[in-house]
Amino acid sequence: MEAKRMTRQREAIFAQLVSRSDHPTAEEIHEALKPDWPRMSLATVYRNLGQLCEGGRAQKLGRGAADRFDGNAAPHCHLTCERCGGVFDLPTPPADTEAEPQAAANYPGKITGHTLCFFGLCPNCLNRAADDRASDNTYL
Amino acid sequence: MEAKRMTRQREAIFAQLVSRSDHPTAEEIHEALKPDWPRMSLATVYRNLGQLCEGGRAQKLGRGAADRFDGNAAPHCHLTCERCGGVFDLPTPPADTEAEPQAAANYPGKITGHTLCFFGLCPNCLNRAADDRASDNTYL
DNA sequence: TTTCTTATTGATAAGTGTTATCATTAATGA
DNA sequence: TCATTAATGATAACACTTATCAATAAGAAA
Repeated sequence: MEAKRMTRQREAIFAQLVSRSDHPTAEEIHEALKPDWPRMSLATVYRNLGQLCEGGRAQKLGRGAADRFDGNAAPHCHLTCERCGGVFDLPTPPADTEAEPQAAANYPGKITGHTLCFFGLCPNCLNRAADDRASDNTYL
Repeated sequence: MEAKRMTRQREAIFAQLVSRSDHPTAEEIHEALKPDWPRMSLATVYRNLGQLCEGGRAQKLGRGAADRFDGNAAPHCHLTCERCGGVFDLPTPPADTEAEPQAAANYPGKITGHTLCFFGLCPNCLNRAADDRASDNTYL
């Protein structure tokens, strides 16, 4: 790929995404653009959304692939490893009692709870990363 | 459905889920049980995981359905509405500077960031809920 | 224990969301 | 204007999850 090209479709998709505040799905954007773009493919919407996220002009909300399950039903914090994609328990940090009241302060909806979602490297991947650096011969 | 029945499969699935701390996917559990349960269907795993979550003996981690996108790439907080499933912006509460250090304290991995995920009712659904109560004739 | 009822299973089709393929189109630079 | 090739539209392929259905087996009753 040589250089990005600004296409009318890309503009339309980005404009649509920025113009609304409901964090639409690809399907919803595709549907919204149908009147003006009856021939736009859903694949084009996915492609451009992905590219906008890559370029830092948008962000994707939500998980990666398959659902994961936890035999411990009590609420506790998890770390999602950015390298292996695994999900791991974290020693629960003290409940942040200020987050909810602060978030609810000027919000006309109702907030019933929140979760802290951490991301980083799990112990295994952290060690592997160290190993990789140790055996890195790029500069030899 | 009259009453829950305790099947060997259900026991095995729950035991497997509790015995491990890597928050496996349905597929991973299915695979792990294959030696002892070569004929167990993947559908049975999904069914029982769902039932365990319903019964409060397990929890599902991750999103609901389709990916959602945000035209604002800056990190900010979101509320997921438990009624309509929509995702909405929240006025960003002050960064919780203690959460990460505290979580990282005794964790042998590396924590690079975290997100606050709120859930509750969006303004629309909150109003609808009030309307529903107003027109509730269950006790008339 | 045996019988009966029906929740649950295994097998698989169907459904949903996303990505890959590929011939055609059109955005950029020469 | 022309040549190059990124991007498109159409659709197949894919991954994950749920629904369908005949066969099985758990639990209650006889």
